[in-house]
Amino acid sequence: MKVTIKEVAELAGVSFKTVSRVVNEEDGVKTELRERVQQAIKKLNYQPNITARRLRGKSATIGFIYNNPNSNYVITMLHGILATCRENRYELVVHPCDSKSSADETYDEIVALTQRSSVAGLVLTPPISENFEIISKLEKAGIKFTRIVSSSEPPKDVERTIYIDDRRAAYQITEHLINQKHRAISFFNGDPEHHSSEERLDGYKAAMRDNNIPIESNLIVSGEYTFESGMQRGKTTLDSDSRPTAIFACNDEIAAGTLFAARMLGINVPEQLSIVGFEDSPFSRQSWPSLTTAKQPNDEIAGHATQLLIDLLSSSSKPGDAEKAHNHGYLPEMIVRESSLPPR
Amino acid sequence: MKVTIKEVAELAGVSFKTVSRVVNEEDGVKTELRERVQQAIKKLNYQPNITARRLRGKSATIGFIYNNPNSNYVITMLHGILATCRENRYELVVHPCDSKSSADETYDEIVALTQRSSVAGLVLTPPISENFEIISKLEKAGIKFTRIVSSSEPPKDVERTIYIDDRRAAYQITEHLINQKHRAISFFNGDPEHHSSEERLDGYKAAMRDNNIPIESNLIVSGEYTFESGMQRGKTTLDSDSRPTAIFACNDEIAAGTLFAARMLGINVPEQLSIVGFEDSPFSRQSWPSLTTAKQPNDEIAGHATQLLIDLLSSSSKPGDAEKAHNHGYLPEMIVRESSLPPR
DNA sequence: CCGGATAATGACAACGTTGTCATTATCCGG
DNA sequence: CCGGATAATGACAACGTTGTCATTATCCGG
Repeated sequence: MKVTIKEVAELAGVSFKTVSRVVNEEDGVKTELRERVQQAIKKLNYQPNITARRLRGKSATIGFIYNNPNSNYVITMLHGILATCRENRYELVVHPCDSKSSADETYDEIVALTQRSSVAGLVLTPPISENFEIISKLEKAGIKFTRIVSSSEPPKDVERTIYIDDRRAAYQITEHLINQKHRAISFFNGDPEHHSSEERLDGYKAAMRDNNIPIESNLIVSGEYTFESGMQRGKTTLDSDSRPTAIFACNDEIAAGTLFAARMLGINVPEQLSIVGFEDSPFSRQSWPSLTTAKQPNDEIAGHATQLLIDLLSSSSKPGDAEKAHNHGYLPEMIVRESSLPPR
Repeated sequence: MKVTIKEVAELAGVSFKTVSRVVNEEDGVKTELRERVQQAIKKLNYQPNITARRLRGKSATIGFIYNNPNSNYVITMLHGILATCRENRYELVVHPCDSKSSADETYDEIVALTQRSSVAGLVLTPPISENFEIISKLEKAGIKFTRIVSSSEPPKDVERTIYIDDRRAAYQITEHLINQKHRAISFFNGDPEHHSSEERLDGYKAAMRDNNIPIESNLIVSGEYTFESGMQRGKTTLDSDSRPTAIFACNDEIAAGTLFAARMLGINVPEQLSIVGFEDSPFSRQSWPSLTTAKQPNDEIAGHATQLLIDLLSSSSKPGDAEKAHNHGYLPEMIVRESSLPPR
């Protein structure tokens, strides 16, 4: 049923160790034998058994831990990770954590996973990746990981961190609204435990400041990264004579909720109100009007984080090969669509 | 670092085989020894090594194969599967296939995966689960699986199949439109390789027939399960004096595209046109107007399919324990929202 | 063409577990 | 109390691979 290295060896007329050498691309195998083995591999459709390798200590399994309820975000990340795993012949174990869990609980869950499944390393995404308590405990426990975070500058552990410059992208989006002559621009924030909330808010503030626009305290409205939270804030913020002319929603979900609220109140978007989001989710493309937003290449970012982890894992066996970390920063790209227009 | 069975054996003063017996709850171990071993296990915090077990053929790993680009669908399924895996202490390997691949290519990929990762069984979702060629080849190859399909009645292999009665749900949705006095109801179909397309179409046709409404041939428009396909069909279908008063979109993505097209043409939904979808995706709740649709409890369905697989895998070792298969059918539930109103 | 060096190949143990069979301990009837 | 039956325990092989070391083939300088 299952083709093993020994059957390949027999067909090729060599010892199974030689087959192992060919499979692992070790050198010191004569061209003739190598070719014979490769043919046998092809003919029998041989696939190395990952389990046996794992038992020998060659764990090629990484874990993807997340506690983010945004399914579009997660699946895009997942696909980027899986693609890189496949290229490198790594296996992936997926583990969603409850977003309501405490840092301690989440940490324990992660440790249990790594032990049970002999996971060699982890890819961490926000907000877990930005939780200092969890990160430092993992570090102390000697668990390898790379992480994706929101940061406008390289973090201290940049060699294992991909950082996304939400701040600058948010600055650009805010400036786009300001250039359209908006002045009363409200900011609907995301979950406080996501670093991106703070970064995007900072970008918004900086753009307002640089353009000498005072920020009334009631313009900044805190909440969560959800449709419901956007809708609620939209209802209260927009149901007022002194309502803003534009709303910068911290992500597309919030923007969707805000848009919904505007419609409930009979406010036309974008004629009477501009709304911008962040994420380039499918909704932002499919809604009416389509949303001005910032595009994060999440699959690419996740793939990069995965590759980084794999490099890190293999360089720990043969050191000196560590990555330069020059290019771990990403800048989300503003995409102007139909939901933002100059105020009338 | 990692505690093995031998260390437990040494501490307990028994052979490692006895520890194995205790761990696996085999009988024929004296109470006294058993207790000593259990104490040693506790003291050392011993965890059986999944990899070694897997190598011995005790695979507790199942595979989730899909080639469906709908991320909301996939992640909901994934969560249902993962939850059941965790309850049963199974591991999950996730494998997305290219939706453009041929049946042969997909089959080869699946076989490669099962060999590489020593997967004990698979959970298959549409359209792979409905591809007769793939299914029968897997069967022939002795690969265990359960599948989720669209079918209005129990399929032949019901003992390993969860079936969703899309037909009946589509009948109900169509009837809802008919009860609202719609007569010119157009049907925007999904991908032909998804059985659900045909089933939902059949439900639509049956409802029309039972209400003595003739189906003009141009009312049924084929296409794909995508936003773009919905938008294109919307543009051509709606840009006509004799346009329908309602459109039954085969899923929410198509409905979203159709809604977009209607807006481009200045047609008000639901006042001038009713649009209904299928799936209860987040979009259907968040769009304006929100979409009348049919809710499929995909996480529950996926969890059920997973449990079924696990039962199947364990009953194959001790037979006679097979499941009765009485309750493998699901009926999507119609949810009436704002996008459907009687025509003016 | 010989012999030492090096390159190529192979034999075997090991990873941590479970299955098979052998060995030892215990039981029980006469 | 003996001996055969059965229960309890253990020794060892095996899963499919990689690492270590030994063996064999090839090369190359004199």
